[in-house]
Amino acid sequence: MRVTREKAAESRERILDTASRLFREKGFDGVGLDAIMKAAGLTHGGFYGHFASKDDLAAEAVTRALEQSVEKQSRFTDLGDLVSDYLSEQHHADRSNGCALAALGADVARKGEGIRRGPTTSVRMLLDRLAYLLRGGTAASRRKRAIATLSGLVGALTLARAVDDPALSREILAAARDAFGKAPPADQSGDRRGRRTALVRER
Amino acid sequence: MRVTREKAAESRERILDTASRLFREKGFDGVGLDAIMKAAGLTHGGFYGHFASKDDLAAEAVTRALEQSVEKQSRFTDLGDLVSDYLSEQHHADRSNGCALAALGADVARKGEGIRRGPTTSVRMLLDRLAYLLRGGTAASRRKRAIATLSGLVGALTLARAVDDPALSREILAAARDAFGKAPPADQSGDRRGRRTALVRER
DNA sequence: TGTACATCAGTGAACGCGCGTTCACTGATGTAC
DNA sequence: TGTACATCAGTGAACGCGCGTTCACTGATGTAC
Repeated sequence: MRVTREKAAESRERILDTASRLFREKGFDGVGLDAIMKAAGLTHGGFYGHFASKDDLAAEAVTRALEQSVEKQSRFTDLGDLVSDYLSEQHHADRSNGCALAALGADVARKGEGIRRGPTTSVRMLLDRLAYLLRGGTAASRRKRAIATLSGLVGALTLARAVDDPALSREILAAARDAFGKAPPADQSGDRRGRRTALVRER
Repeated sequence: MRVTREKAAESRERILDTASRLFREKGFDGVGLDAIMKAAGLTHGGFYGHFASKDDLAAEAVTRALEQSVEKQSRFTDLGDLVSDYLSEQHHADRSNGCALAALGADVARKGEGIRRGPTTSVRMLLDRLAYLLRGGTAASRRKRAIATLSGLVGALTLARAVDDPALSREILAAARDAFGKAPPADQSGDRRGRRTALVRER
């Protein structure tokens, strides 16, 4: 039975959001279209009215997930807050609503072509945001430190999740929070503030 | 037709090595047992003579891949060499023979239980090795810097592979090489050597 | 505004294919004598 | 050392299931008059 154009648009959004969460939780090959459609409250025959293929959905879903990440990270005005949030126990435990780079980065790398478009844009925007928060030094220096920081965040979360021992996971998250969460001094003279010396600093 | 016990053991090794490469290239769900067995020069019916299930193979194959990584990293006597190698264009391009943490870390996180045993052990050994190469400072400091470094390596490779633009990939690898490849000074006084100031340093 | 028809979002069943797993079989290897 | 039998690594076909995709159909929505 036909529904309102508005309802149809809502269905599409619901499919996208559901897929974005399920893909992050189980990987692209770990969920079927029937599970996604059922979770979105629809029957799975209707899928192709909204998307051209599962790959198409995958591309749109990662893009969506990453746009939300960019938006979220852009609300932080302090590097330490951003890092603490990214490397929190909650983010560690909740893949479904977490960073798609950590959850699906390797999956994206495997699928060639179109699926990397969204991630590429989002990585650029995340780097811009981090460079903004990493005050001090030249633009080139901030850019480099932004890359090191984003790498550290994604890597630490990946490691913490891949590991069996909760204590080791916590240690990884804590050490990475410490290493990447401090705004580094932009000069060559070491630490002059009362706070602990930054771990990542100007070259 | 029955073969020598020795040949049978070789078959098992070949299946394991083949699987270890194919899984890293295509993910656990991206290759079938028939493809693995065919690539190992056998028919796929014989699989269950060697392994209990595909999950069992997956666990052994990641463990195998990571043991080889640990062995390789342990041959480096210089942090910069290790980092340059890990973040090389070649490693970026060759998932099949590369680090299983970057290629399969997220996949491992999805599968619960037994599959994380191997990765856990290997992460511990890699951290020990990195802590050894990160000379200076207390043991606790070296440990923390080792965690930050391993996170940075895995994350940078993941990002470089997830991104569409070759120039951005190269930039990520280069920046991370610069950030994580320098042995940091262990004291609080900044750089005293002729080389560039380290990006990762003592807290 | 009301009516008649065309459109099309969603349904539910079906399709074909690939995959993990099982199994009867083969014939060379291993072993007991 | 040689023979006879048991073992078992590997073969090839089959199984059942789930998945991506297709399709005829339904009936409410949208539109033309």
